Parts: sequence; C-alpha cells; structure tokens
Amino acid sequence: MLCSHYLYQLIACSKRQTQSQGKKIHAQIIRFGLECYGPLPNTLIDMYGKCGLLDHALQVFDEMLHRDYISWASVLTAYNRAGLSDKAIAIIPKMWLLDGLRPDHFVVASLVKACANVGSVRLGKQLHARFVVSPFFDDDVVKSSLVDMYSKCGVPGDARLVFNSIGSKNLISWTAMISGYARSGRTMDAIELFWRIPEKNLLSWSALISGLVQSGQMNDAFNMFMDMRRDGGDQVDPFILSSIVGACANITTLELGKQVHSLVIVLGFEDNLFIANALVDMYAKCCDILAAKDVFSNMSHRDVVSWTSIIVGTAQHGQAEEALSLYEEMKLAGIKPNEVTFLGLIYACSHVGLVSEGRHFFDSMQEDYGIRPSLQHYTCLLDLLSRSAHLDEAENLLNTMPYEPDEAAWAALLSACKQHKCTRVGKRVADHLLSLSPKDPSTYILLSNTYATAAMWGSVSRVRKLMSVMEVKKEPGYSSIELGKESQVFYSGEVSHPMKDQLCNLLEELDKEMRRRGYVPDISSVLHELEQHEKERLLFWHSERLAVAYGLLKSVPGTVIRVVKNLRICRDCHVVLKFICSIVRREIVVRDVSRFHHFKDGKCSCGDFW
DNA sequence: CTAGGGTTAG
Repeated sequence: MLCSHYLYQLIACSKRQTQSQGKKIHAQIIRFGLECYGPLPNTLIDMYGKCGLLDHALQVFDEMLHRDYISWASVLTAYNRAGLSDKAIAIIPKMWLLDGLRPDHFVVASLVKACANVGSVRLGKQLHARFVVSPFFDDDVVKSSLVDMYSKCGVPGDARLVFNSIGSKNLISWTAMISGYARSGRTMDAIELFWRIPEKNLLSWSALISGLVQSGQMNDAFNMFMDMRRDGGDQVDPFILSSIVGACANITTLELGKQVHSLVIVLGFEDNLFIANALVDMYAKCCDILAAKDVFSNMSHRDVVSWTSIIVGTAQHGQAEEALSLYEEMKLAGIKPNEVTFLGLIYACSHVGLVSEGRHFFDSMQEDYGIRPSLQHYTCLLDLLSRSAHLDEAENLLNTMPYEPDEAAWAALLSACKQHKCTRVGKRVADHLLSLSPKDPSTYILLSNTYATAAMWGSVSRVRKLMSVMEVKKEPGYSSIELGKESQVFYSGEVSHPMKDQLCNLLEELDKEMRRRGYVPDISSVLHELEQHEKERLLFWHSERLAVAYGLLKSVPGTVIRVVKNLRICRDCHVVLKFICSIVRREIVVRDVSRFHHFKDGKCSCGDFW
C-alpha cells in the first residue's frame, strides 16, 4: 500500500536525518493527496523535528485538522531538539484549549526533559507531583526523565529517590543517575554506582567521565578514562575524547593536552568537529595560541563554536586586530555569530581601545542578529568604556543597564578611575562600592588605594575596619610552571623549595639590573601595614616570580616560559616581568585568572591594563 | 506514527 510505503520512507529519513529526501517524500505525499491520511502527518512532524527543520514540523502541526497525543508529543520533541524547550513548555496549555487533550506519559516525559534543559526544577517538581497521581504513575520512562531532570538541576538526592522507585532499571536510568552524581561533585557515589551497572556501554562511561570533568574532578576523570581504555577494549568515542580534551584545557596542562591530541590522531578523530573545537580551546587556554591556530586552520569543517573559540583565544592573547579580521572571515564563510562570539569581539575591542568598533558590535548584535545582550555583554562594554577613559559614560551605563551590576563591575570601573587618575568619578564609585560590603580582598586594596590617593584618611580607616569586620582573607597566591613532563607549583612567599637559594640569587641579580634600568617597586598592592622595605620583600617572593625564575634556571634556553597563576597578576610583578623578559631576552607568557600576558621585548600584550 | 541517558566556545 502506498501509505505504508511513505511511512517507511519517512522513518528512514528520521533515522538518517536526510532533510532533502524528507522534503521530497513530503511533496509526493501531497501530490497523492495523502497529507491528512492516517499516521502520515504525525510521522512528518517527527521526521522534520529529527532532521532539524523545526519550522516545517510546526507548519504541518498547525495545518492538521485532528491532532492527537502523538502529534503533541512529536512537536514537543521537535522543540526540545531545537534547543527551544521554553517554547515546548509554553505551548502546553493549548493542548487542552485547542484539542481538549491532557498530557499523557509520552508528553509528560518530553516536558520533564524540557524542564531539565531549561533548568527549571520548580516546574519539574509540579510535573512530578501530577505524575504520581496520574494513571501512568508507574511508568519507568517518565521516571527516568525525572531522574535526569533532578540530576541536571543539581539535586541528585531527589533523583536518587525516583531512581530507587524504578521497577526494572535499564541503562538509561543508571546513566542518568550516575551523571547526576558526577556532575554535582558526588564522585564516590557516582563511581560506586557505576561499577554496579550490570552491563555498561560507551554512554555510561561518557556520562561518568564528562560529569566528573564538569564538576572539576579532573584526576578522577583521567583515572576513569584510563580504566575505560583498559576495560572497554579499544572502544573510544568522540564524546568522551572531547570531554578529556576539555579537562586538559581546564587544568592548563599543555603536555597532557599534547598527549591527548596524539591519542586523538591515533584513534582517527582529528576531523571530528567537537573534538577539534575542544583542541582549539585547549591550546589557547594552555598558552599555545600558535598550536590553536594550527588546529583551527587544518579543520575541514568549522562551525560557530570553532570560529568563536579562535576569536576568543586570539583576543585573550592580546591579538585584537587579528580577532576582528577572523570575524570578517567568519562572516565570509557564511557562519552566523552568536552571543558568545560577540562577547569575544567586544572583549577584543576593549583590549586595544577600539571604542566605536566595540559599540558597533554591541549594537550589531541586537539589530542584525536579534541577540539580547546579557549581563556579561554589558560588563564587557563597561570594561571597554572604562579602559578607554570614557568614565562618565561608563558610570552612566552602570546606572542605567537592565541588570543589577555586581561588585566586580563596580570594581572594574573604579580600577579604571584609578588608572586614568579621575578622582571625581572615582570617589563616587568608591563610596557606592563600599556601601555594597564587598567580599573580594582586591576590592579593599582598590578602595584603600583610591581613598589614600585622594588623601581621604577617614575613608581609608573605614575600609580597614569594614575589612576586619567582614573577615576578608586573601586567597594564597600560587603559580605553576610546566617543564616537559614535570610540573612545579610555587606559593607566594614560599621558603621551603629545595632550590630556594638558587632562585633567590637569580631574583636578586635580576633585581639589581632592573633597578639600574629604573625599576621602582610599586607597593600599592600590599595590604599589610609594613615598612617600605618589608613590603618590597613581600613582592619579591610573589609566586609568579619564583615560577619564572625556576623556568629560567631549568628550561631549555630560548624557549617560551609559560606560567599559570591562580589570582590576577599584581601591578608590580607585571612591571618586573616586563624588565625580566628584556634582560634575559626570553618570551614569558603568564595566564592569570582573567587573561594572558605575553611579555616580550620589555612590553606586555595586554598594553598594561587588565 | 509519539517519550527517557553522554560532547565543544563565555
């Protein structure tokens, strides 16, 4: 029969996701007048949804005369697949109003998934409550979707209760539960449950490993990855590999990253889009922007994530003009930018003072692409204005933007006021910031320095008092450096290192040469009440200097020295490293919490503002 | 003909 012939054809299209073939079959169905016949319209919705053509799916859905449960379930799935789960939730009242239907278990499962996607545990709980009193209260598929929803919303305890109530657990329910434990940091629970799975597949491994990466348990993630390589034969899949590459990016271990990259090549996954994107990001984060560009230029297909990764990476390494020209190339390649791309672009502009270009991107994103700016976009624009000394405008933006500015936003503006010696705006901003009872120690340093510069000693002592009341403690600073396979961590003021004397001698020598060249220590970032020479001594032992000194002593001459620091680099160390790089004629790259600093020939890529 | 688990950029 003709009808079942088309049915099979459509199902085949869904499976292979061949949209052009699907459209052809749709046309034929219309030609034979079968578009309203039996299961064909529902199957069309399903096919279009699975092929990523949401608009087509909706058109069929809207034009249907008799929609049933299956029509609704199919269209919800289409919304979920398109990443528009909020729309899926929004149309549910119409199911009753238009067609007189109450959600069945298929629809509820899709809706719970929608809640998981948008992170709405409130609505998820409501659905759960309705589910337990519904006629299908024991349905295992709905239960699995609830386990996943609670897991994704960060409440693995609730997920476990539902999980326990599942009569016959299958791989899907196990995996959802394990993923929930892993991504909320309950590593032991995740691993323990994982070993109890009767028969694992790659998806179970993947859920565990990527969950561990997401919650920052990199060591456990790597260990499980090794276990998998031993245990599961030679099975590896791209999902797991991209997670592992992401883990290397997160902990900034270039050597490990390179090893994983070799593994990717050996296993033949170089050309996988997700993995290549992760590699670009990994190399950029691990301070090797050249390697990042190399991977990027060798990619055969690039999507918006690939372009955004290289644009953001290039911008963070201080190569703003190149980031902007990459954007032009991206548009020529026909790739549409998204909200992350614009974040990278405005960031790039702010680091070279391209004020009008930055504003242009901020406008273009709304006018040309219909993207509503987030708080991050405003913060980025604010940073651009502040850095470029448009302080009144920055203050105005802070007061009028549609989001509540946080401590970091006010601190950024204040820091700019200090940089541009604008005490007029600075005093106002400082007073406001002080009234917020800041939590970040560096905010107090900034406030104290601002008031001290303006000789407002009363305010200086208010800052000190507030600081002790709030019990603000500075996080200990540390820097790490990798040399070959070995990695060393130095803490600020560390005196127990076996090479302490050699490091000290080298730093003393460099200090003498720097002072000959005009170095004056900038002690403004030392918070303790100490004598001048004691303050200088504290700076002398900052962790980034120890790491760089160690690098100078142990690395292969002429190579780039790469250091990663957990806090922002201090102003004095920034000056010092500019001196050191020109004295020893070495390139030094420091990654701090906010960006990269490439020190070369006495200059830094950040242009002295960060 | 419809439902549930894993990947990349900030």
